Amino acid sequence: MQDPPAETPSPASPRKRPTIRDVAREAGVSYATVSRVLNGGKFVGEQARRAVEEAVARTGFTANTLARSLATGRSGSYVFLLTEPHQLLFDDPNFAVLLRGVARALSDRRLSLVLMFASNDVEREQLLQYVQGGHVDGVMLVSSRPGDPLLSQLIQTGIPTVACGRVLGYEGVISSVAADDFAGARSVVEHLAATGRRRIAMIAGPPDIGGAVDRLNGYLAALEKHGLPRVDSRIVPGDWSVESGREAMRALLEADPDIDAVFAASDLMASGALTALRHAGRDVPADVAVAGFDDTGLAERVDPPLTTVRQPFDRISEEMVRLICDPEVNRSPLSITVSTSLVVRDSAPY
Amino acid sequence: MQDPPAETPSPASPRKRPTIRDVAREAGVSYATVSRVLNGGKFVGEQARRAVEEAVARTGFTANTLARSLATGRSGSYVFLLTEPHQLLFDDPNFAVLLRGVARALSDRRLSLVLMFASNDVEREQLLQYVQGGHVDGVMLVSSRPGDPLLSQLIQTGIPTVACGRVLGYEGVISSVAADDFAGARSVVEHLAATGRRRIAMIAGPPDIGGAVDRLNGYLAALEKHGLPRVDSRIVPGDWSVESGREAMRALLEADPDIDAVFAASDLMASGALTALRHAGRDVPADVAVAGFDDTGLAERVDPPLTTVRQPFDRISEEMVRLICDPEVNRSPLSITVSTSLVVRDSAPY
DNA sequence: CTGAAAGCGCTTACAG
DNA sequence: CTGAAAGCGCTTACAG
Repeated sequence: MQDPPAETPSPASPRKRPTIRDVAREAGVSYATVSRVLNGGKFVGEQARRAVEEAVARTGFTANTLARSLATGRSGSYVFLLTEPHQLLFDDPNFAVLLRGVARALSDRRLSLVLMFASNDVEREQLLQYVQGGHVDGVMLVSSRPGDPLLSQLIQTGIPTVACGRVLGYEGVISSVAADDFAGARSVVEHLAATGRRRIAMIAGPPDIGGAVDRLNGYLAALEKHGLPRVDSRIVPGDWSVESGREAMRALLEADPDIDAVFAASDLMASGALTALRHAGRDVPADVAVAGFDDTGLAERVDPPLTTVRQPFDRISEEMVRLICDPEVNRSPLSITVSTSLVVRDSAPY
Repeated sequence: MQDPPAETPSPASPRKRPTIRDVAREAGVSYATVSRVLNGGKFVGEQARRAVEEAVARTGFTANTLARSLATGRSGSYVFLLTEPHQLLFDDPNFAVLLRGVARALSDRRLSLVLMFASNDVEREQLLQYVQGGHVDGVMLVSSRPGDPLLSQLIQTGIPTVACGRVLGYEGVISSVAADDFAGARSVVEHLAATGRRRIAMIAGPPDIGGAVDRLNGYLAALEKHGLPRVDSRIVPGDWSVESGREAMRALLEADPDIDAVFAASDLMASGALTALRHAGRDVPADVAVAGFDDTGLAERVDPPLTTVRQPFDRISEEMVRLICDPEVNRSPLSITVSTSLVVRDSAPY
């Protein structure tokens, strides 16, 4: 318990906010001039500019963004669209990290973020209406699957769109930014091989997600490079979740008790694998080395901490925002790949 | 890899979207009439209504929300404001669950959610500008602390505001909705006492958060009711995080190795406590029973699953939205408390 | 029930 | 450099 703050402010009386005309009157200029200084002050005399600036300060004027949007035709808002089942938002830190990064990148540009979910028909319809309503200037797609009907509908509206992660089958249609999944996966699997592991299994991601496919290919490339055989029973898909990682690990151990390493396509699945290994009485990393992908914070908190591939989420967010704000985007889709880095921890040490 | 979808739609030509005037022309009525049917169709003849509806369908018209907002003075957007350090958003599932609930409740009303962070001065200033810019109709505060300067600035703008959780010292000033923290905490601690635990410790939340204070008081009330002494060394505060729970548990065991139960004010802290207990070689629940608070999903996934107090996040979100949309809110702040329920699992069984 | 008109608060050619 | 005016796409009294 504690005392109330010294002076709890009371709500301001709902008196009308000053408009551009009030400022103009104060400054003794036309409101067109006020608008000009508001928009960069080009073509405005020094005196007038100063007068307006003072008037703005005096009146406490701040522009009504709605009116500005209507006049300019751009809203300054972008939607961050989640299409995964909600469950995942709560469990997968990647989304939160990405969301935070995008919010910051947008905010730096004085743009705003509208959060929307589209996991059923009603929500999809609402999103479309919203987009058509001219409320936003673009949409950022997170983990979309090629089968999603929303994708083509969105494209048809003509709204600028950028996806996080390559969308299979839409490579030339939707701009995207992604980590270098292939190279990242390859490097961590090479690390496993280089530290003496010979029977390296993989817990893959969903096969219809571009990033998952790339990580799988990176794994295969590393095996090949080190002359290790590809054994199909050592590859089991998961759905990114902890639970699926645990299940997959169980299946893996059953199919081939001799595996000495496992690469999971996400830290979440890797942490599930850790649990399964513990329950099976295998020591990590002595018996089985474990590596993940993402490095969002979870990786260093599990026991033992995970060797993993760090996705540069800051860069990814920044690039997504840069792309979506770029008028060119809608004319010719662009794909940006940012590089990852290997982070070695106890689950698969040197 | 898979084949591209049959017909990848190409972006629509950026031809101008139809306006209300286009529809009017199509329907052979004035655009005022179109507006009327758009807004409920009251005071409109049957024929005219039908003609407009057909014209709308034919032209594919969808109202420009910006223009509507400018005319009506309401934007239909609400900000969901996160003021906690970012770290927490990523780790604490409560935020994600709440965010999802609020997004849904807003979407049901065809309202939209703008996500903003305010953890430093720049972001705070931007938020204020945004609010002043008339861009939103209200703000929902999540886990605000009374010391936050933003609070009074926000109130001064006169914007409707509702907090999730009582804000200490602002009870009569900011509307809020919260779980019944006191009763929830009391019930779970009574459960511990009823199952024979006598030396019950508590890992409390931050003392400047209303909910944390209430949970502490609930704990104390339960002790008193069961004739158990209050022992100050058995109460250690955390900051909601897993890490703080682990630390607190360690400190608790050191101060009093005999404790046979611990109630943590959040599941996150309870899970940290679980780890500390395991490392200390204590069996849960045989040696020490553990209970948490929240029940967002984490609780049933840790080992052993946590006995906890379930917060009805759906109801909380729904009520927050209901409040924020209610024009009365700004006139007379309202506090809503929703009841919790006890969920018994293995960490503190019957 | 319906139309003509004013207005929401800005921006931006268009003339000076 | 600056003002008067038209326009962004709606809503909503105000007359009929």
